[in-house]
Amino acid sequence: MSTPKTLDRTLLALADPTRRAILQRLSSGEARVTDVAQPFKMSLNAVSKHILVLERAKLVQRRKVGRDHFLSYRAEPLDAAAQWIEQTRHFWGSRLDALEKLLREEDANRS
Amino acid sequence: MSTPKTLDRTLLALADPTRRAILQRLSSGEARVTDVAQPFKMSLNAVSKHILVLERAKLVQRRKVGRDHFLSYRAEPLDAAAQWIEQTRHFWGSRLDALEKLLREEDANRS
DNA sequence: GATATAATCAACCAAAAGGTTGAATATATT
DNA sequence: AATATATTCAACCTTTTGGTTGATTATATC
Repeated sequence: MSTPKTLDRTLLALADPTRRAILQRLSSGEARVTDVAQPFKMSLNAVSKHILVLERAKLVQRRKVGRDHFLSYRAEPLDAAAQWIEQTRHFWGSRLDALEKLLREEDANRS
Repeated sequence: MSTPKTLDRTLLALADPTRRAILQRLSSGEARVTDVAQPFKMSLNAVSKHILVLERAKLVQRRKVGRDHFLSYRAEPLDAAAQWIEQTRHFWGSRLDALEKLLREEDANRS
């Protein structure tokens, strides 16, 4: 499971196309900060900040080798987020069929 | 599927405990703005803003009846987000086993 | 018609997000 | 030792976020 704050960090980190692209890049293996930044139009510093956000969310891990920082993708937070979403979908979506839900709403409106 | 911007809005909307609590409340049926706001310590206006964020993400739908605005939970964006995450997990996580991934990384480091 | 209720709008504020540039730090290379 | 490279740190800027309070709009109720 994931605490609310952890979930916040994970979802927030994923709610940005640049950061998702970075993760995608890392999903096929380790890369240095400069390499990760290369495809983007923004500055290296901007990418460095995005990486920090991903690190805070534990979606990215850093391994320093000399002046190079090797970044790698960690799947656990995504797993946790998926678990939360699936669980949520189950409880909010499928548990009630359409009729049941309708009845509940009518009941609520009556009060 | 969901466009990047749609996904951004969905994930951003979900990345806040207040908004998740609002959705949870609505998952058991329609409710008016005031009713939704009641359990929170913050002002009605603050909650109203959160609802707007959820509406922009299409996670909440509004039905006006007189002066009352009835809010309801819509599952589609969550479904789309879940789909994205599952697909992503599949391609980034499980496709390669540990050995394959290691080999790829060694190859990358060699360059 | 007067008043109460449901909700937004508007202005403001502080903090965070996302970007910039320039300086600093640490490590390699010559 | 001098220089180049990899990266962060620091300061700054603009926009967004998350909250406030006070006014406004629309609808019910007495």
